[in-house]
Amino acid sequence: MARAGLSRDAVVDLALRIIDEEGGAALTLAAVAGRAGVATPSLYKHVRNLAELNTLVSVRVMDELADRLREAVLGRSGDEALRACMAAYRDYVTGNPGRYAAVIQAARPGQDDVAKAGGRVVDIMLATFRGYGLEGADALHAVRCLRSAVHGFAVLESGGAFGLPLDLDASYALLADMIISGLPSPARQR
Amino acid sequence: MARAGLSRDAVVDLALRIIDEEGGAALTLAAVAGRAGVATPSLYKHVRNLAELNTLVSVRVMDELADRLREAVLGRSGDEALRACMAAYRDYVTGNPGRYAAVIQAARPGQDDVAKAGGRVVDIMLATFRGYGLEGADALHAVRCLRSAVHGFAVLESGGAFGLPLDLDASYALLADMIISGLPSPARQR
DNA sequence: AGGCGTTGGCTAATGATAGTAGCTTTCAGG
DNA sequence: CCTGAAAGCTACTATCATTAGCCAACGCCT
Repeated sequence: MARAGLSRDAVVDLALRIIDEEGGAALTLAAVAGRAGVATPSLYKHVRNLAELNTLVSVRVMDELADRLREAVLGRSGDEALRACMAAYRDYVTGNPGRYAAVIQAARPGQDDVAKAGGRVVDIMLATFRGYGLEGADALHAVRCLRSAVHGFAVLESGGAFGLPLDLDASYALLADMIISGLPSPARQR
Repeated sequence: MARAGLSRDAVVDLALRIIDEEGGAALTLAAVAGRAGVATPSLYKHVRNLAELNTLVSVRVMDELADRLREAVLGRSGDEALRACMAAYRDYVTGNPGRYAAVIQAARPGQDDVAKAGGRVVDIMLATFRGYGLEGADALHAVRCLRSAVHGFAVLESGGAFGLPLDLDASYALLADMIISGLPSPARQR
């Protein structure tokens, strides 16, 4: 019998395809095995267990997101960079409805899953705030606020929590204004 | 054999106790049945299925949260009310680590779970913004931003995503400043 | 070419879980 | 007391994750 030629990465690819097409809830080892044309236990040759697969998927998604953010802020600075970063974040989440939701769903406290996977995202945000002259603790607080705002909006939007027929772009623009206007600007003043 | 005397509400109570003591992942019909001293299928007399139980739990939690918010803003207005509202939100989430996480985990897009359960929370926030003279679309956009910020922060904090040893209260205070400073204030200006 | 070890895949089996069907018992109200 | 609905129960099915242990394919090295 010819081998399926699976690999750790191939398994994650299949998992992502399932998430995209059927939603995060459909991500099961049986489903992955089905797509791979393989018996379920065979997957354990490539992945420790379902939890690890979830982690791998999360890391992949966060890396993808970080790439988008990096591209977005490239060559920009200040307000422009920040707005571009926020827009890219939302575009990624709404453009890949299942993927971001899967990361959230998979995030179990106690693991540093999210923390590790989100490291690059944090770095990009930090670099963006450096364009405002923010350094040290100020920058870190600002990153926390930005992440909260952007992540919260993304979660609520993709979860359908914003039910009213009111322009979402306008809401998001206001959110960006809030962050920018509330930013400490020590570099300019000192 | 004496009856256990269960009810829809009693089942939800047990579910909440499990969530508090063992985390949201431990919420299973078998676990609830065990605590109730009843066989698993008996629960179906009170609850349609696990999904419905999750919804009921979410509604209960959001109601509880709304109560806290209502108490917090009572007798306050403007910045003071807004800050109190935000503080109460975070206090609830950090004070009940499992509960809020369970709501997030249970939120499946496609259902209006979150939307319905969060209705009272939205109303309270709307009322708070009315203290700034915000009405109509402006107020609704502001509520979306507030929800995003506060929910995002809560999720990230309780998920351990803020790894650095940096004062969380200070970050949250900055978030509040951002929202307040970015608020449109038509009532004062017009 | 041939041998051999690693690796990837398989079958079989276990245990947890959600959910259904259908029977029985309790209990409250007439 | 009787009776019917509500609340339990047992038995059963189906789906998963996960483990154990077997076997075949592939690459490499002579």
